[in-house]
Amino acid sequence: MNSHDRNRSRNGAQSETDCAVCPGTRRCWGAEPLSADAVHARREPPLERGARLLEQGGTPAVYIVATGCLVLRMSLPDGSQRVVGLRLPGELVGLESYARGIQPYTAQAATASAVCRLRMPEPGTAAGHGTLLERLLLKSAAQPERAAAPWAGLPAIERVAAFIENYIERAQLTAREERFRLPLTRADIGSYLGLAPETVVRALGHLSQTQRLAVRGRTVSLGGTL
Amino acid sequence: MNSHDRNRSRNGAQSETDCAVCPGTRRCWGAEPLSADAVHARREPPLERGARLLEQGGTPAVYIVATGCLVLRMSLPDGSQRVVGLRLPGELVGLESYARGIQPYTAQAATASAVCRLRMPEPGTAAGHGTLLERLLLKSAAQPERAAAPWAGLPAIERVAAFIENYIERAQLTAREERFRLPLTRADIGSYLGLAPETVVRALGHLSQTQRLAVRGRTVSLGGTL
DNA sequence: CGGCCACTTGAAAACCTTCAACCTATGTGG
DNA sequence: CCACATAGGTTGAAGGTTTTCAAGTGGCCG
Repeated sequence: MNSHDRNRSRNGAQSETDCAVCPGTRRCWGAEPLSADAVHARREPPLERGARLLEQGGTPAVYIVATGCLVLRMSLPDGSQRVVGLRLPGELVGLESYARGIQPYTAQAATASAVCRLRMPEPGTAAGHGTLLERLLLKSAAQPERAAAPWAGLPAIERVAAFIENYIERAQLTAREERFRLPLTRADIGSYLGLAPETVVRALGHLSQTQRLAVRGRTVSLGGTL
Repeated sequence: MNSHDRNRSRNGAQSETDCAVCPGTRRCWGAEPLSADAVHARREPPLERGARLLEQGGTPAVYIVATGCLVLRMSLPDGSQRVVGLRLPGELVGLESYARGIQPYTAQAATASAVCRLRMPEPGTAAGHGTLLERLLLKSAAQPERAAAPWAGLPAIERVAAFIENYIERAQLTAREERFRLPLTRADIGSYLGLAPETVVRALGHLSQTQRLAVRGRTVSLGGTL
């Protein structure tokens, strides 16, 4: 059970590493220290902006975001395409494929990003993987969008405000800043919220004027300051 | 490892039982047989229509629905209340509380229902609970509403159609029928979808006229027949 | 410079909500 | 048994929000 010689981590990008000894372990797994050998992951080559990590319909694979931001897009049966989620550092991508055997959405880097691929147990061979599964379950259950979008039906201004505020809140879990640069276009935000891009523009204008948010271009912060 | 004398299941409602020996194990855990001692649960006293199982803000507890249907409601910070989900047999209720330490929503029986309370490991003591955690993770990841509401922004008719079709699909996983009685009022459906109750009425009328669904009162089925 | 893309703004049209009235089924008390 | 009350459901018309369409701006890159 010596975890030392399992980690060939010095050459970095290609080998599988014990998350417990990764310098960024707190960002991914939180303050509660991870026991040795509980979770193994492999750092993938960095993703440039626009690079695709997952294709809808592709084979199962689960990643955790290390840096950057991924957009999740889904093609609906009627042919239209919608943004269905955003993943920030410490969040999981592709977990659904573990249950369904297929990727339900496409994941694309919204900004330059880095991810680690998790070594998942074959379904049915869970013994000995309790810690990994518990961590994943906790992350998964903590996601706010678990019980349907509570903002559906709210006025556009409230939806946009909730989206931006939630983005800032999540971003602040791994970054100490006040201002953030939105990785999405107004059209993408609209696609996610079910609004026309023009409506997003007008809502942001309104929120900015009423000092609820500070918005200039893609830079946003809470309150009126910026 | 004899699971026999752990099950005092003949007196039914009060004792903890190994899910592997429960007559309804397939309904809850699917066709893949559950190994002995992997998941334990306790059948709770039956819930009458309207009875509350969980209160928003309450202490953590995770249940699986055996029969009936639960509605999940959430009070938003602005004081309004919204329906945020529906749970049918085999689905989990309250899993979010395991991660957050608090119940984010109220769960109320929409029809007479029965649930089993799952024995959850204390967070951090995952060793030996791999199978339970894996099963929960799979269920949790399989939920369709995981990546935000794909119907937001669609016309009202499409939202209502998607809701009814999804309800029928889920209900057919544990019931062999064609027609189902909706456990929700039009106002509740509207609350879930972010629509006014009148709009739900008109959408259902339209779907019925165009033969996409058959609707009479609360009884619904796919196609034009009923 | 020209082209492209994201963003912005204005006006008309479409859609949904709101409000009000009415209907139907169910249950209760006289 | 009926009168009545209640809750859910349905319908019509007015009003408000959002979408759509159209045009124009500004930054970035070949």
